[in-house]
Amino acid sequence: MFQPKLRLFKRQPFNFRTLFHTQKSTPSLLPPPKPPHLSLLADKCTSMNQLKQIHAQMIVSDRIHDNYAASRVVSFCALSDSGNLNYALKVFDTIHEPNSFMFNTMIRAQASTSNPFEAITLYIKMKKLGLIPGKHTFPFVLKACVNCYPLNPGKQIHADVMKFGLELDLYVVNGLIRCYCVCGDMHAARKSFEEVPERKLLIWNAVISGYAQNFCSNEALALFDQMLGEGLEPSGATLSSVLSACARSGSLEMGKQIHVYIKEKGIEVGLILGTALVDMYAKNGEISVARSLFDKMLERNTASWNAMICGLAVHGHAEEAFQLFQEMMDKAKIAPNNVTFVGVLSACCHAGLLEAGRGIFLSMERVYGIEPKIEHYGCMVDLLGRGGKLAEAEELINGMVCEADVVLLGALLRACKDHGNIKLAEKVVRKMLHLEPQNHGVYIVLSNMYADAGSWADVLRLREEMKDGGLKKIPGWSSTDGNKY
DNA sequence: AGATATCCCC
Repeated sequence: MFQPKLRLFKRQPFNFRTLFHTQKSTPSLLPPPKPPHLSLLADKCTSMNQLKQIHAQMIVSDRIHDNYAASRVVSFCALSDSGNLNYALKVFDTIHEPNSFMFNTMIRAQASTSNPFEAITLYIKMKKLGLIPGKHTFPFVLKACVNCYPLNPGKQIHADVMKFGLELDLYVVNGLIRCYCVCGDMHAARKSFEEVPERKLLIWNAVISGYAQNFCSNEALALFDQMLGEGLEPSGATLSSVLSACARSGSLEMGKQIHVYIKEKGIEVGLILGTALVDMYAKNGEISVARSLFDKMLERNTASWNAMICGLAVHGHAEEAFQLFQEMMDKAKIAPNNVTFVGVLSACCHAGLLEAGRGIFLSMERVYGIEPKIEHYGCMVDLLGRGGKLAEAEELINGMVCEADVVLLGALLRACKDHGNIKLAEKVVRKMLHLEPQNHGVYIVLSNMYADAGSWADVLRLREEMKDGGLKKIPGWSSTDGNKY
């Protein structure tokens, strides 16, 4: 006997026409229209609900064993905005012999999730099955490597790229460069860059942004110059990176020229480019230009507000920085992040607002749920130090979960100098030299403090010890307790 | 079936 359920289903398939607004069927005399190809329908889905119906049809009609049909389902679930990665994974697991197209799709989808290592696992599985990774595999595997930071399997993948002869593919090289940039290996990044025979904009952008993000402003600017020399037109992405390099290196003239270029070329100043411009002007002293550009921005995110607030802070405009901070939360409804608090706290430092700073520091965690990082402690130490509250500053450092760094200790040392606290300074210098044995600057500070106090014997002793190459004889120092503070 | 950018303590 036949299967009644299936017959029923066949006689009355679910209504594709209402789903996809295809033409109404011509009445009676003509043969009934063929149902559209299921795999093609999978591409036209707009929701998981629709896709599940198609998937069901595929299972019922046995087409799910056709790799092409299955891959359409996997593609939709894995990549579409209205898809569902877990569903894709389930379907993928049922496929007996997935082809490289499916692996590429899954790797691409997994690369941008919170679990990018899964993409690399899939890549390894793919190779084990004897499938050949190609130019649609590596860009996504490398993207996964970038997102896996600080874990960095990029070098191994690079070896595979060479093995499969894809080291000249633009998108693959782009991935390699980005991999090396995130882990700060600009030497390797540069090498990959130099080996590309025909450098398209994409490649320039990757390496310029890499230099900018690794604080190598001069290299970024030099490459930008070289790029223009070769007749390439920079994009908004290029200019954002270059402006960031201008901001950090104090290249106001170059920044202004870029601004003019943007206007002349009619390049759209959106969120990111706008923020980069504001930051560039703010860091280069043109705070009012920065402010008027900021006010004209149509869209602003946390980074935009941060750039403006931090800019006001370093220029000593604490009141305006606070106002903006309030406006950001109350009117714009943009959530502050840890960088915002660096800005607000440094506004307190530059204006000497001890009480306000204390309150903001406490509110960070209690009200906004942002755990203070070393930068915030740094601001507080600076603020307390300037106010002469050295004991409180030391107590704050001792209570930190993270290790004190030289920047933070440097702020404390300067406070010791300002308030003539030699005992604490000796302690701090010891710690700093433990972190940075060749930091000669701290000897000078301590020596000057001894001199200010008239302790000439100590000045001479210190001088002798500097010649010996170590501060072993500073009071309280012994080589065995160097690890302790 | 491909990617890229902005904000952070002395």
